[in-house]
This record gives sequence, structure tokens and C-alpha cells, in this order.
Amino acid sequence: MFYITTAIDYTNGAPHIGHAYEKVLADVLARWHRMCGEETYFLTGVDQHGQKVQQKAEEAGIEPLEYAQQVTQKFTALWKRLDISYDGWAATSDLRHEKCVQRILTELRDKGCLYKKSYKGFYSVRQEQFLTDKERGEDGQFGSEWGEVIELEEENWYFNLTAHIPWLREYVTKHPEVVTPEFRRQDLLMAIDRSTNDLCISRPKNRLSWGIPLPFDPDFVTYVWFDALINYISFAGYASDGDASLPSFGKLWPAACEVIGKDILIPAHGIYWLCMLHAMGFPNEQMPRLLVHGWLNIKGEKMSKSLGNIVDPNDLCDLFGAEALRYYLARDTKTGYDSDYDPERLRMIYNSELANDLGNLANRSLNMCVRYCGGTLHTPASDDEASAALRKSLDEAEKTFARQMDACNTADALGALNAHVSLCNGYIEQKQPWSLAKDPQKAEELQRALYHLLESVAHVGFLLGCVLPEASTRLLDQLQVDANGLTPQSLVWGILKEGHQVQAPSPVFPRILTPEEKEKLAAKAAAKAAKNKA
RNA sequence: CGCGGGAUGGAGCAGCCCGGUAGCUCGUCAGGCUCAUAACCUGAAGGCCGCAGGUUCAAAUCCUGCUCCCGCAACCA
Repeated sequence: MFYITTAIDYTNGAPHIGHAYEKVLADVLARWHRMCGEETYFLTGVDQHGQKVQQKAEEAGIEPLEYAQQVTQKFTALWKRLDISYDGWAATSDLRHEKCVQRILTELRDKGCLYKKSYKGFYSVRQEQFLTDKERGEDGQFGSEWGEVIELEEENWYFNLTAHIPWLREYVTKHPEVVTPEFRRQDLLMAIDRSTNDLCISRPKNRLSWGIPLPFDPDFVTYVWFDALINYISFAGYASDGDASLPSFGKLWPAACEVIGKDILIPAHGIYWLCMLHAMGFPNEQMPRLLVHGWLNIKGEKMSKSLGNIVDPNDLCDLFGAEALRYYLARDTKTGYDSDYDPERLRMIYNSELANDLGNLANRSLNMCVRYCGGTLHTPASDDEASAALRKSLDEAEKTFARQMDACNTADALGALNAHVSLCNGYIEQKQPWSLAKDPQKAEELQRALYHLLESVAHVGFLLGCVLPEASTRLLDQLQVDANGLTPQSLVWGILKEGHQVQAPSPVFPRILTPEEKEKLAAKAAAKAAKNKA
């Protein structure tokens, strides 16, 4: 079982390109594993509780639940648009989740992992949080950004996090696979050494009511992170008493891949979450693996509300189409590292690799097959040198694709496919089927060339399905290939049989042109035409 | 000495660990082709590999020093 999750998105604002990136990455990986015939469960969702949501709801004059649901709809609408193929939906206001969280809290308290204590400190009314010495300015005072700061004493419930730190340090040290990429694990190890405080897991209801009530102390609600992290197991069926609407926990757990952003590795996932699981009694073999992705920067700058450079994925879908965005997010990012978002590159990569290279290859190959052979393919009896090289190239591309996908490197996987597509375009130039078609003596050579091209397109089109499900279907339809039952492992040379019939093509990846580009191309064409006349 | 990442032809990147003709994508220019989505193929121009030293027969690659840029507080994936 391949159980993959993403961070659940906080419902205090609309989704942006970073949210889209994480879900597309997880979706591509989920589709890849499904494609390989592996049983796969993909969970994503929304984190709906907490201070920020309550605040936003108050501003809007509505109940927190209603506010959270409104924002949730923006996420689900976007995921539908981006064709995110999740199997389970984790919304933290779900009663099944609430029940599970409360059960875990009760168990942890019974085990002695939770305790109540009073804390006295400086509290920012505006930010509604306690301040520590870290928040003090150089003059030793709390800056004006905190607004009114008062001294406050408050009782709360704590999770004995520090008791689990020695275990965590050893576990993370001895299990390098727990965090990918490796340099993030190093960061985590350093952070573990700085962890000296227990975790406050409650908020008094008079300050924050929008949360899951502590089952044993009704004056408090559960801290959002403690609540949210549990989604990975609550929606996987943990402690659900066999609730038929949830998956079977034993089958799913542990998660093969929890896709998260670099900002929530420390301390939330790398420290809180692993220690929570440990406290619940999960052994080392039952710990999830964390895949930490980087951020998308906007033209070199960090994306932020204050800079006003937030990118709405819906706008990009309008402009370029959802699949163009999917391809860009999977192709132009290096998993684990920050990437630079640039719509110009999106256009460039789409036009170059999908429209000009693959789309055009499929179009010209199909068209020649229909024109010269009535759309009927014949399996070649033998290979010449160039054709053998093409087969070898395809084989290598497929192996690289699989290896890179298994390693979550979507960019390099797609790069391998594109390299083969380029080779195919060169192969056409070398073979010149349009010349072969003029000479009946060369019918066999023509057949062989077309067969090699279309077989290549079929393989590439199939594999591309985990990134571009819709385009893949359209390509395979034109080729009249039934992908049912196909897996990357069974994808050997010869899926097109003797006498196979293909359809007349229509462009699968139309070029995306700006008005300026259109003008430029028109001018170029005119110049060329004039030259040809002369 | 807080930690870390980076500086490579116009743009974005690879190469650096394991020294030895500087590579890829896009762009530009020229040519070719005409099956194709004004696409495709070939070729060319363009770089003192941040700066200064050092080691070496030989350094983008190793060592030292320096300069500059970007993260590490919040909104936030």
C-alpha cells in the first residue's frame, strides 16, 4: 500500500500557487504509484480550526464553521480544476476526526503524557499569543508590532514533549529515510537539540472557542497543530472502531510519504508529530516518511501578502490551462529545493516541450501514417541502425523516468521523456518518410519509421498520464491505444500490433502565444516568404 | 567568528565530492526540410566559470582570504 498525504491547508485565506504546487506534486506521485499497479491511497484536506479562522470569521460577521467552509470550497474547487486525484478528504471539523482527536487526548492523559500547569508571562493582546525573550527588540522591549503587551497568568494543558526528545534524536539519527531531502534532516537534528520545552496543547475557551474541546476539561479547546497533525491517522481510520466510511488503518499506516513544505518540518512535523506518535505507542517501524518540498519564489522574491505578489493558480488555469500548470509545476521545480516561479518560463516550457516537441511529433507522425498508409501500421521485420538506436533510447528514457519518479524527482523524470521525444524528431529528419512515401520500393522502410515513431508516442503518452491525465488520454485515443491494464513495468516494445489502426490527429497541445509573439512570428514568416520568392 | 544556500556566455541551470577539450534548456543569427501545432533538423556567434592569492605539469573543480546576493521574525506551502 502506498499511502500518501499532503499538509492540510489552513482555511484562513484563498489558495495560492504554493498550495497548488504541493498538491500537484503529491498527485503526480500518487498517480505514478497507481499506474504501477500499487494500491494507493491519497489523502489531503483542510485545517479549519484555530485563532486565525475565528478572527477572520468575526471580521466577516459569520460563524467560524461557515467561514471555514467558504474557504474550503475554494480549495476543493481548485483541486477539481487541477484534477487532484485524492481518495480521502481530511477536513478537521469532521466529527469523525474530532472523535479521534479526543480519544487520543484521553489516552495520552491516562498514560500520563499530559499535565496541567500555570504559566505567567507577557502576552500580546493584538497577536493573542505569549511572547518570549526572542520577541524582544534590541532595546529589550517588545516592539510596537505586538500592540498592547500585558502580563498574564494562565492555566493550560501540556504534552510532555521533552520526554520523547532523546528517542527522537536517536530515531532521526539512525533512520536517514525519515526526512527527504537529506539536508532537511540535518536542520531537523539541530532543531531537536534546541527543543527544551514541553508543548502547550490547549487554549482557554474564553480566548479561543473554535477548536476541538478537551474531553476531560471543557474549559479548553485543543491547540490547532495538535488537532491538525492527527488528520493523517484519523482519516486513515485510526481508532475508528471499524467505521465503514473510513479506510482500514492497518492497511494504510505507516504513510509512505507525507508531503509537506519546508516551513512546517520544524517544529510541527519533525518534532511534534513524531513525538506524538511515539507517545501514542507507535514503534519505529510505524513512523511516517516526510518529503519536504521547497518554496516557489516569485521572480527571486519570497511570496508574501505584504509584498502583494501572491499568485492565484486559478488565474494561471484561465490563462494557460490546468494541465500546462501541472506540467510546469512538476517540470520546473527540483523537489526539495526552492524554485523560482515565472509565468514566462511556464509558457516557454509548455510551448517548447509539449507543443513543439511532443505535440508536434504526435501530430506529424499520425498525419503521415494516415496520409501514406491509410492509418494502418505494420510491425517491422527488422531494425536498421537508427531504429535500433531509437528503441534503445526509449528503453533508457523509461528506466530513467521510473527511477526518478520513485525518487520523487518529477522534473528529471519528465526531462528523460522529453529527451527521447527530441530524438524522435531527429529520427524523422533522418528518415524523411515523405521521401520514402514517393518510392513504392521503400514501403517497408516507411512502415518501420512510422511504427517506431508511433510506438514511441504511445509509450511516452502513457507514462505522461501521471502528470497530464487528460492530455495522455487524448493522445492515446488518437493512437487508438487502450491503456487499461498497462503498467510501466509491462510497457515493452510492441504495444502496437500488426495492422493497428490510428486516427487522424488533432493538436493536443496548442501553442500558447502572446500577441507580441504572434506579431513577431507573422513578421518572420513574411520575411521568409519574400525571401523564397526572390 | 550564529547557521545555511548561492555567484558559470542575454535568461535559467548542470558540472565542483573523484582536478586535465566548459555542458544543457530558452533566446539570437545563418542554413536545411516541407510530414507537422508559422512547428522540426543542422550549424554558428556569445563565457577571463564573483574578486585576489596559493597548491599543481594542469583548477570552474582543491586550499586561504575577500566582495556581493538570498533564506533563517511575521502573513505563508
